[in-house]
Amino acid sequence: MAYAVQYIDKLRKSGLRPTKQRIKICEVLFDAEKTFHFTIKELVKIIENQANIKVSIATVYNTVHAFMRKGYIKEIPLNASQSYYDTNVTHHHHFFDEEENKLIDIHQDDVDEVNIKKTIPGKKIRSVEVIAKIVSDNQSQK
Amino acid sequence: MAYAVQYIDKLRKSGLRPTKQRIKICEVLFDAEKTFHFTIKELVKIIENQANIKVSIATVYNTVHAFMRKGYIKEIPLNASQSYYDTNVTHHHHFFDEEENKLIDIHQDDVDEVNIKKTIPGKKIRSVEVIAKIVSDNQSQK
DNA sequence: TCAACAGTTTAGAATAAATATAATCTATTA
DNA sequence: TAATAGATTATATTTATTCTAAACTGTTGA
Repeated sequence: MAYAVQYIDKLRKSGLRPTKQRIKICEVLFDAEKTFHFTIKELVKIIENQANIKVSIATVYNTVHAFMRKGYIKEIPLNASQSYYDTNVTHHHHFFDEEENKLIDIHQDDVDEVNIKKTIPGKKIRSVEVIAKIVSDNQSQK
Repeated sequence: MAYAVQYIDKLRKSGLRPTKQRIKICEVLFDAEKTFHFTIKELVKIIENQANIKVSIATVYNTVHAFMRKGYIKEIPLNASQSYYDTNVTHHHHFFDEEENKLIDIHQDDVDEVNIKKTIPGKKIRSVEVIAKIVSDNQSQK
């Protein structure tokens, strides 16, 4: 319960009133010891398992999108059937295992800073993401 | 018509029989002076406008996916409602203008080589993509 | 050349993520 | 605490993508 004030703050800053449902969503997203990746469906399932309150999919979508706009979570660029989100908003990148449909963090120290020399007039860069797709290495047969 | 033999070759290598519809798809994808970005919907529309033959969406999906598997085109990682594809399979990256929903190429010379130090046992990297999201720069008001 | 068949095309149905709707409920504040 | 602006929810809608099955066609071998 000690964290509730932080959640209320995050919600208010996102332009949302603190409600039971939204605070529950915060508990799952921001109270974990570790950051994590999730889809909306997975998030709904986690809440269902943990909570004694019901949260509709619409509310989860709305809340996640508000946090996205505010930068509290970010979307991972992937052409998957569902959108993947990340509670780790620090600068880092991802492997995507295409065979297991699994995301793996790449710490920023493991990638040289991506420095883009090209600029677009009137535009600024809001985010830079590296996504490296990996597959089984069958070279090892040699 | 001089290019038809190339298209037949590409189709055969992709495990597809050369048919009227598929050759038309090749003409649009591979005969342009420039490479380009497209969605399935856009590709269907281009074919409709240019061709005297009808191609169903299902055929376009199947053919595009076969070319993808073969590496003749690639998918651009974006969390958009539709998938974006690129006929430029050389090493390069993208800006995505979130306000105009538009993709802009970044030549590889404009980005330092992305060197990932982390490795996953038994896996190899199949592709590395950089996607930089851009928005209007309102700093200029200062 | 042509019959036979494996592969192809297509319209339409099915699926599923994401968004919209509108009735009911709740946090806020005066 | 009453009024109301905003929130929640079940449900409907939208839309990209995939599936299906019937009709069609390129290929092969005789």
